[in-house]
Amino acid sequence: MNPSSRSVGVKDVAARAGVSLGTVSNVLNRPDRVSEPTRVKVETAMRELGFVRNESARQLRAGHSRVVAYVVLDAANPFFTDVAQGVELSAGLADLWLFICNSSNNADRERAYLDLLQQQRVQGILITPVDPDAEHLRDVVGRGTPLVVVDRTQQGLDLCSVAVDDVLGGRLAVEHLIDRGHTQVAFIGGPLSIGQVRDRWQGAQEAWSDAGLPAESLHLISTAALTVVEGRGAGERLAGLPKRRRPTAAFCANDLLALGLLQQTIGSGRLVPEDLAIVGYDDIEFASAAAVPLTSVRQPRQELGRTATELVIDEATNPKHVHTQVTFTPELVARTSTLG
Amino acid sequence: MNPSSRSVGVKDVAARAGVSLGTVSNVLNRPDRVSEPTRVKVETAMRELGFVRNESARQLRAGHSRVVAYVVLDAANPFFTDVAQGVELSAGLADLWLFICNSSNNADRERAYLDLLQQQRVQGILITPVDPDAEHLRDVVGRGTPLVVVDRTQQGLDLCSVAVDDVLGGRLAVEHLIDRGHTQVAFIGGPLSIGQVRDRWQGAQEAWSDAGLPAESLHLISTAALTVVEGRGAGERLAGLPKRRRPTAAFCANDLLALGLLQQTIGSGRLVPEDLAIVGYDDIEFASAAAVPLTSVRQPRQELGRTATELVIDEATNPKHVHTQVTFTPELVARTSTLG
DNA sequence: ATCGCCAGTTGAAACCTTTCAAAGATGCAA
DNA sequence: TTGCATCTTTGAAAGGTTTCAACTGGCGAT
Repeated sequence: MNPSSRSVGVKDVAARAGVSLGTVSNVLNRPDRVSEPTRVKVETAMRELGFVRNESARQLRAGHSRVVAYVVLDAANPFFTDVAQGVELSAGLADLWLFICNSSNNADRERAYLDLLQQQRVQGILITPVDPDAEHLRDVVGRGTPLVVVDRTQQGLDLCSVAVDDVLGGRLAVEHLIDRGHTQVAFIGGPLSIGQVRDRWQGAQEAWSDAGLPAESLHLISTAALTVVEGRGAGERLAGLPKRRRPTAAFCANDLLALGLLQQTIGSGRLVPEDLAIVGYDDIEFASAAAVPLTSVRQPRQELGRTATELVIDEATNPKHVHTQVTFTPELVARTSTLG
Repeated sequence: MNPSSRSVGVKDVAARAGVSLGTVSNVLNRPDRVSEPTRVKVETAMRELGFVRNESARQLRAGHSRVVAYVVLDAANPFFTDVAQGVELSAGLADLWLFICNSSNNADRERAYLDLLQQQRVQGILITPVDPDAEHLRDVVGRGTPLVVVDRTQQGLDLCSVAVDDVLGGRLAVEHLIDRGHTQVAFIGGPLSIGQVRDRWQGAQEAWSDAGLPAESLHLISTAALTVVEGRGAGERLAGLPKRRRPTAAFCANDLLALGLLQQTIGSGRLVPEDLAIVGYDDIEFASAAAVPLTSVRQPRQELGRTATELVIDEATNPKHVHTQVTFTPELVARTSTLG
């Protein structure tokens, strides 16, 4: 094909095809303006030389990029990949391609990715940030790269964001448990420094006190992370409580915790939901596929991604763009783990 | 910061700092060659103007990029995100950043991403391709972008690849079941057009005939995809078999299938492993966290990513690079789902 | 004084593409 | 035959950075 030569450029293609440089560019960008025979000649030359358009040069001149990036907190969490799927979908409609970057919940990595993406002049950045109030998020927008915060509510109005009402989600979960007759409930989640956990806990408390139940019968079991392993640990702690104070139901701040709790509970010979009812959060695919299908609070994940993309595109292309905060409503999906 | 101005370049920074353009570039690329006071002046100017280096221009001139890309088959499959973690790790050591692209098992999308990445002149491409024999993979290398195939063995020697010995993996799984005394076993997986599935099935057959067992007591239950849902369906089909021909153990081509099968089996009141022993493949995190912890064939996922990255970097930087095919050895992790 | 050396600094050239005004070709009507 | 309109092609300029050979000024050695 093109074994040793350093690099094939439009110039080479033009020479080979016996046309001018501008014509090659026209074939690339406005093929309709080029006569059929010329176009064929040029395309043949490209194929023969193994020409690959240099995107850096293109972008430098044309000024705009064809990619959006989504910086996720944890690529291994199915929740984020589902959101990403929504992003891909609507990015595709606008002829944009998606790059996924993984900050691994690390502020330094997040920052480095943001720098790189700004330097690449991507069309826009979607991000689920480690800390939604961090200064550098605002800097990005200030320097001209559109940015939308995903899955975190924004305090200020100076940034676009899409999120789900986590307080309401917490409410739904606990109201459901109250409806099922539970009067001793555990909230399992943490650390509380995570915004989502805080909000879901708050919603749980609100539902509890609205029902006139005593605050001390809603137990906070705090975990170090939102993982399966931590869920199992929480199960052990629950089992260790004296019987009369032991909750008959648990609301977990996400599905990974709930799955761990479920496993520990079944594994130690107790029954779900007879001995312990469980509600998760996120409704990831593994929730319905669990040994006991999990009741969970569903977030419109794809929609989240879709909307975030639309916002970022608007910010990139619409000069009259105004920063918008969109909040979606979660929905309780009741399954065996609370219904018996 | 930098509200209306079109775009801040090195030139603006130079003017503001009262130095030449070349000095600004030196601050950016060889800070040691610049005197302390000058450096500070320039850095201050950058901050004040909100300067963001234009990566397109940088790359155009410098000729090389700072990113590698990993094109995965399915971003929602934990297996791939685990591999990606390995990639991130060793890419970081070489000062490279990772972009993850999702082909969604779609050949057209895969192609489009490959084109885009070549045009971007990324340092290298890792890919788990839809079809490892596709012509366009070789084209990429022919045109000068290093590329490594991940998790598929390569026939030809004209491409780098890292993979795990899937025939051996299939062997290990079935030998384990034979050791546990099973004489009626089902292989669940499909479609067989997927290389991995074919290899695992082959390994299973080899182990079976090596043990002198009759071919007809190793049942092939073929699925349309490697998903939880298909696993549940397979469970129903198993249950429908007449009792005397019904397998007492199942080897699933991946963990998602195994989890679905596990769920269906437990859900219909049968016991694992007493009524049905189950072996999965991949050993994703959810395998050990399942209601009945799953025996599974573990692949060195992180190592896969790590090695692939090293190969792609070698191909990018070492002029004497020779294409290498690395094969790892899988390992059986026995858990409750076969041990009781 | 002069020389040579060195650290620090300079600015033009190069990287490869796209854009656009202008030139060239073609066809048709007058 | 000329003029005009339409369609195609041309080539120079521009875009922001890095590189590199050349330059500057200061300093110690001669």
